[in-house]
Amino acid sequence: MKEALRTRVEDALRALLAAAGDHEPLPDFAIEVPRQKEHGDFSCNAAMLLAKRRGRKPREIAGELMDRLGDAGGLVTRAEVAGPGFLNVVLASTGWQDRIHEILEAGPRFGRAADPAPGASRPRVQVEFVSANPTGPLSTGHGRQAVLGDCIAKLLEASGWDVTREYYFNDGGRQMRVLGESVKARYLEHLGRAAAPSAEALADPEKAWQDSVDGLPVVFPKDGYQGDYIVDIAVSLAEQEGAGLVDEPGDGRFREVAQAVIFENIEGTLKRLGIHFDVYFNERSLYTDGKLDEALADLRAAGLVYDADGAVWFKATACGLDRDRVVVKSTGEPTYLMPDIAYHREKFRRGFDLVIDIQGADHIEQFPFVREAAARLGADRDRMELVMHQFVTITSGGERVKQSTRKATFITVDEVVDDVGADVFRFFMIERKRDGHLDFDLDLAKDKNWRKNPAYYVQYAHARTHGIERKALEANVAMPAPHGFDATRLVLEEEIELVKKLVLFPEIVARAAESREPHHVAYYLREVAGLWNPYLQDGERHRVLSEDAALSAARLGLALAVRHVLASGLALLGISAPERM
RNA sequence: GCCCCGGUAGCUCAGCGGAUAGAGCAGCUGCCUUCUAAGCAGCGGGUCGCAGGUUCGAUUCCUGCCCGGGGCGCCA
Repeated sequence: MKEALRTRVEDALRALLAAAGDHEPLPDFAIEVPRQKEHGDFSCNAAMLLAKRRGRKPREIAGELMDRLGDAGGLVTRAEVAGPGFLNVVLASTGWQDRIHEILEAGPRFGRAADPAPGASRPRVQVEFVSANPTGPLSTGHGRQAVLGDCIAKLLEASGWDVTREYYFNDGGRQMRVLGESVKARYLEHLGRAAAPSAEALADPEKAWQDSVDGLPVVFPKDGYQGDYIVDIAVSLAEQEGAGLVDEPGDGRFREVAQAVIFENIEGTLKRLGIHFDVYFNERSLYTDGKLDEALADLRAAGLVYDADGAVWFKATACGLDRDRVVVKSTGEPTYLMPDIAYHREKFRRGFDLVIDIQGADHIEQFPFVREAAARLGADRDRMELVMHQFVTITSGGERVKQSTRKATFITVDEVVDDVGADVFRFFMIERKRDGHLDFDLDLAKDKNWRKNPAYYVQYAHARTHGIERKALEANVAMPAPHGFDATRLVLEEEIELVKKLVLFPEIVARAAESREPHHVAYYLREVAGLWNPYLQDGERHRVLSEDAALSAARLGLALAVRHVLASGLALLGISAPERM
């Protein structure tokens, strides 16, 4: 409809310009839904863009445009020149009412891209997210990234992409060694062979560490992982194996067991959130299959690395970046950067048309180095995209909780999901735009009083469409087929408003997908629910089920359209759409 | 010092270069008690951090500054 109007406006503009002997291209004008409904259904700014070029007043041009547009082939019932030179247009109300049939016909597919033509394949995109190393349970910060990445993946799927969700992790290296040592220390403490460091020491390892307490050695590493889950793993090891592991090094069995237990925990958490990864990519495979050495050799052959201070450096300054970076330490061990470069090159070798990395704000500085190096190895710079998100700050009892992977003040996704459920968790995490800090009020989230919760508000709006259907069945009224009712019976202003809002859904989805900003969908759903719930509330004015069978059918059609949009939107956010609550 | 992200109503936040900047919550006033419920109408509340610039038009784009958060390692 918008497109049809645009075509008409373009024709009118061309005629207008031609009459003035102007054959320059048309300006890049907009046809948009005005903020205020007094300004009509659509508003066009073309006249203002042409004012200077034509040397005429914008309102004058808008007037001529209005005359030339006429009724745009029956589309327009009223038009007016307004403000500085807008052309505002009101469509025939049947233009809106008829759209309900389209929505019902598309059903759950409304708002999603059409299937590719037979024989054509979908473009392939890889979305890499979470990618937490198995050193502990997922934090709420990880949780935000998990939900964000999954929603972006769903939006891309809805936009016609073939999506691979990928999790990149490293279960080797220093982090994991420290993890093993931490578990071992707790194991020895449990067996009475070592002492735990004091709370004071744990709070400030540099200043308050003691080598022994009460005659027992403190073996807990100074930068060790302090969470209770470490103790749990150590205790269960002690229960299973007794003192048999006393001489086992920390990066032996302790590390293996800790990693297995923690990874299982992470996968369980993701599963609770409804998130499934297609590929878990282990960084170590890049070493074993030679991809890392190959990438390094190719960088060297391209003259992009050099040796200095016993280390190997990536010549990033030659790629326009501000400093060079070490890729192989003087110990001979690569930094995290080198495998990351090899990994990103592999992504393209695996045939993805687009590669998206979702990263927290603390990692964004690294991306340009990875991208430049991978690009020099044949990856396509323009098809490597970074989607950044800010942190989650947790507020509890009016105070901000400082989160640290190693400290005990750590709040996990599981804890929050235990209290609020996956649906509410996802809604809270996706509701706000990703480049701002997300202030997660734990008290509010934990509050069992669900009255004010936007997730429930939207879900309930959906459930009510089923409630009405149940009522209709009781009254032996069948739900209408997509074209099986007269939509022109929907004449009330609030009904037309609702249809107008529903019709916007495909645009919202497209915009959210393109900008990688799922929060637009969440806001939109709140708006739909914010029209639908009050509509149902006012049963005096517009009861769906009434004596007037034709009117009831039309309103049931509206209810179905609302249902499709809410269900589809909730699905894009990975939130359930219950039939009753 | 350099880089990234924010700064919009009391609070949490939306806002696609457009017109009189919005929502939810909180507050106040009146109604409603439901096709299961979170409802409706209204009121109050704003130098869109500050200053320039571009533009017919800037909360939106650009520059500088202020405030807040984060990052600047041969950690990941």
